[in-house]
Amino acid sequence: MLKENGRGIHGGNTSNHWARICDTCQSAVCTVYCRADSAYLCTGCDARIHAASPEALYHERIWVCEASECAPAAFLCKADAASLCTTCDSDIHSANPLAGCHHRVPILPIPSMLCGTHPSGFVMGPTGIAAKIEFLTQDDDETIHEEEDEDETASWLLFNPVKNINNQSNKIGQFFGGEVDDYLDLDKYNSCQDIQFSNQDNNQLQHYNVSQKSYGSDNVVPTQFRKSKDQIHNHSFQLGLEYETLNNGYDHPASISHANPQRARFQNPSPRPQKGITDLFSSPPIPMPTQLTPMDREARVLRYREKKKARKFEKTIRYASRKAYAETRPRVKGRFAKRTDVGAEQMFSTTLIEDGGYGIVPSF
DNA sequence: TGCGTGGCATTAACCACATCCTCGG
DNA sequence: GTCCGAGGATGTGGTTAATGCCACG
Repeated sequence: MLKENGRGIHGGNTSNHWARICDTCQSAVCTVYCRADSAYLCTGCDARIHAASPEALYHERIWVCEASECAPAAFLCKADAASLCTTCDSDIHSANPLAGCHHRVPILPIPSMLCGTHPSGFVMGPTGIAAKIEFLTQDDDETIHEEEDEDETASWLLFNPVKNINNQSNKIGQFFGGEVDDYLDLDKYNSCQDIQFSNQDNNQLQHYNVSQKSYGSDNVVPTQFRKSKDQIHNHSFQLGLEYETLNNGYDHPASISHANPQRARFQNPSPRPQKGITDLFSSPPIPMPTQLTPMDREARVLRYREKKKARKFEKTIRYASRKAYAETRPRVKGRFAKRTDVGAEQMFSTTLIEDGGYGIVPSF
């Protein structure tokens, strides 16, 4: 849990002043990017334009990054329940190893028939009733069987072609030109990042390096931030329909990836689709193995279980000295109290004597 | 089936202050 | 380019109120 002296990580203002405006109406915030039209569109314009002709109906559209709202989303972070562009994804998930363990899956273009469907999984039917649909991601099978370890392990091995036949992983295969699960291991996200950044311009690469460099100093660990329950944002669509994002309670992680805006202001991505993004969707299929030997499979199972065992969502202490101070600091009903308060000095000294774990950090 | 109630679980907010970081000189 | 001081931002943990969820009548 991230708290900033009660100031709030969003500063009480959830509006996104850098959100891209619809290229058509120039008024509403865009929600999708149409690759065929090379245009960012709000939901209303999207529905209007792509319902105009049968050809347009088949235009592939991509959700706009929920963090920057300026670039097409490339990945869905399941931990943060957010669709992110490559820039935001790298910013957020390269900040620290914990964030790097977030499970991200590529986001597919929105099928035309699912217009009005958000990556969170809700789709508006013609009746106006929201219905939950499955993510068109390669690990939806994992989602279904998440509670069962064996099934989850099996989902780790989605290479199983038989299994994939009956789920929508094959759609991923169409999208990425093959079975991609191996590359979605995302262990440290190296493979994907290598691909992306090898195709990105120097500026973006430089930006990425800065993020990497900043890690270990004073960057905030982007854990899962629960949105205040009354702040769960709804998207209103101008289709005469409404749909609600999945009320998972998670907020956009990118807005808080750097707690100190002065030190590390959010790098607003290029308003236009970056080269890396374009390449991600247009590059030739990544060659991937299609068969697993029993040994490979066993190795994958072992590796997966090791990773699962190693999962830790505990709070990360970055400054032991601050922890030591906090633990020895006098409190009143759990709150930090001034040392001049009644009994504070006594509490302070008593704690120091009894607690052998931390000593007083001398101040000079 | 819908509503109200109670119990339990979860989460955000609060506090002080040493430390960290940035920036200007 | 390096150093130094000033000033602002940050992080830290225990408690509690607020809120959500669930079962039950």
